[in-house]
Amino acid sequence: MSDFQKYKKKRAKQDPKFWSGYDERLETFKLGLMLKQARLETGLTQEQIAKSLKTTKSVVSRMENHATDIRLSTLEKFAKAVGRKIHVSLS
Amino acid sequence: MSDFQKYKKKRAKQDPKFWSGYDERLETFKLGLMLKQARLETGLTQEQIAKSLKTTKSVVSRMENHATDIRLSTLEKFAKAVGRKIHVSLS
DNA sequence: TTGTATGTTCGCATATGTGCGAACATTTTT
DNA sequence: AAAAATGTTCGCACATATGCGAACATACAA
Repeated sequence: MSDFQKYKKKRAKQDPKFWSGYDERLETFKLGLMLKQARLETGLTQEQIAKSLKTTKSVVSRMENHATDIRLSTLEKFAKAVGRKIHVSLS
Repeated sequence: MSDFQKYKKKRAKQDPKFWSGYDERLETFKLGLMLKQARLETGLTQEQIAKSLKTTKSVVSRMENHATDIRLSTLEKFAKAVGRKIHVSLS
C-alpha cells in the first residue's frame, strides 16, 4: 500500500469529507508527499532536515503535511536539504 | 536576439552590477521570463491577463519582472490565465 | 508630433506564509 | 511496559508576497 493510499485511508477516517472533490487540496497534498518521499529516500529524519535548514522539525512537518500554499524559495530550501533541485515548468 | 539577451543588455546599461553572479536572481528572472513567454504565445496583453485573474496589470507586470519569490498559488493562477498548468518536480 | 495602447515602477494596506517553542501523538527501541 | 526517538499540531510574532491605484515610460498608430 502506497504512502498516498495510507494517508487517504487514515485521513478519511478522521474527516470523511476530506476527499470530496477538492482538486487543489489534492494537488498541495501531493506536493507535500513528494517532499516527504524525497526526504525518506535520503534516510534523514525531519529533525536532521530541520537542522540543515537551520529551522525546527515542526516547520518541516508542516511542509510535508499542511502546506496549503508555499513559496518557491521554501521549496528550494527543502530541495537543497535533500540534495535535489526544483524544476518548474508550464504545460 | 532572444528576450533573455535583450533584457540582459538593457538591464546591464542601467545597473552594471546586476549580473555580477547572483544565481538566485537569475533563476527568478528566468521564471518571470517563462511566464512572459507563455503570455506572448497566447497573444494576450498584460491587461487581458489581469482581467482574467481579476487583478490589475501592475500585478502581472511584477510577476513577469520583479517577482523575487513567488507563491505556488500565484504561479497556478497565472498558468490558468494562459491556459496552461504548472508542473513542479525534484531532480 | 500627438494620441493611444501597453508595460513598468512606486508606496501602501492587507493577506498569508514562515519561524519558533511547547504540548501532544505516534512509532521504535530496549 | 517504559523510555526514547520521531512526527504532528497549535498559537503567536514576524517577514514578505500580493492587491491596488497613480504616475511614469515605452511602443505603436494616426
